[in-house]
Amino acid sequence: MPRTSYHHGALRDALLTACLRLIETEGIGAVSLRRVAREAGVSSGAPYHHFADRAALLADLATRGFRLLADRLAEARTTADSPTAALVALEQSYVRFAREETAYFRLMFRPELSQPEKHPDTRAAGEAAFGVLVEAVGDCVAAGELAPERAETTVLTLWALGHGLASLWLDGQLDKRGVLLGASPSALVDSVLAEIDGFLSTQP
Amino acid sequence: MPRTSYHHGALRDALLTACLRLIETEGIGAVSLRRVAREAGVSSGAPYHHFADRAALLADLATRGFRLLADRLAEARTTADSPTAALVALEQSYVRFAREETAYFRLMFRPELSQPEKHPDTRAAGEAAFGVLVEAVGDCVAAGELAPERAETTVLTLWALGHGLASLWLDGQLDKRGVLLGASPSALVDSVLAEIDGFLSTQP
DNA sequence: TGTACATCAGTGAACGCGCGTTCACTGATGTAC
DNA sequence: TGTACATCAGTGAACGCGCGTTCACTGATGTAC
Repeated sequence: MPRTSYHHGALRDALLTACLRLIETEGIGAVSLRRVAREAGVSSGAPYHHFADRAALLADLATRGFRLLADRLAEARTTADSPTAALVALEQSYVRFAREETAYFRLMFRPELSQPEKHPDTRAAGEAAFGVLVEAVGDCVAAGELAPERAETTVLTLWALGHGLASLWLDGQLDKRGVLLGASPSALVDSVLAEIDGFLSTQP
Repeated sequence: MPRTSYHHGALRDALLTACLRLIETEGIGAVSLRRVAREAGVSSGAPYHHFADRAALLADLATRGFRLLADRLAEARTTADSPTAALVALEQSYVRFAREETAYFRLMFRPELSQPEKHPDTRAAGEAAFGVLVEAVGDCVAAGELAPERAETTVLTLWALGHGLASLWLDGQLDKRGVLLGASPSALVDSVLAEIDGFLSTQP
């Protein structure tokens, strides 16, 4: 549907949305500023009235992605019954985010595209999301459900596990290995996350 | 050093090596066939005497990467004392591979670049590497060290954990979070992997 | 409410660039006799 | 061992393409009086 007026009115948001949709449907390799502008129905110079350059648009999107993730994680954390249950909920939430917000997730972990060193907001948003996990593990320690000396490794174990599951799934590896693994990706991931409880209660 | 003869003699290997080096130093975004040819000191048309196209070169590299990984994993597996220890060794080996063969690792998990659906060798090599993990977990079950019904989830847990650690490390996330995590990435990863034993012996 | 004018947010043409790939070519190498 | 010839593996120029970015422009909107 062509615009009726000369001015778009909400081009900034339209560009961000178009970029997300493009990543989702054709992959991150298909993203160019020109292409995004075309998808938004606007000339190739138009984005420069809203973003300094290509990287600025991507960095903005990545920031939004990290904030969205942080919100989802924070929500999962507060919903859970116990500190330990919160960790499981966080993991589920992380993987669900990757599945539901594929485009965001893909972009967020491509630092070379969003150049977080040039965009402090992106970096800060990423740290905030990570902070939710750190705090949730802290809760477990405070509640006596986790030995203090295991806090650090638990943070990293959970992050790596969630990130690994999400990455492999998004890359199609879980579907590919279906023959060997037997179950559907979704069921497999659920069973893996269900075993976290046991891992946490281990005292090596 | 300029070639002395008109014929290169080993251009195929030289191109593969140049491509790896390029990924390592400038990232996968810097890889173009022209650039690889330039790095190898050869004209931009030369690669076409050795590879059908750009994707063929990348697929060949990815295949080599998966074979190398499979070798490393198989070696780690046989070196270990017990089936359970083998799983830990496999994890260590996986992460070490990612660190030592960064270029391979990066390429192997970018299916859109190597187009494994068009290159069955790549796919097969990937499956072979994955098979080492599946077999090693099978050994644990056979030795009575792991309940049979936990085999599948254990395979995926270990793969995701190793893959997550490797990915986060390569993307610089572990270095970035150093402030919050306290220890060096290398030490952190070691502690995480050291806890695998405890996880395996859990019977939820 | 109306008018003059500044500012905003588009257009579309243009720039230089590197890309993947092709092709006619040529020098080097291998093979048959 | 020498020669004729086929084949191999390079060159370098050329193709069309899409890219990021700039710029003079113009239509739309907002503001002061």
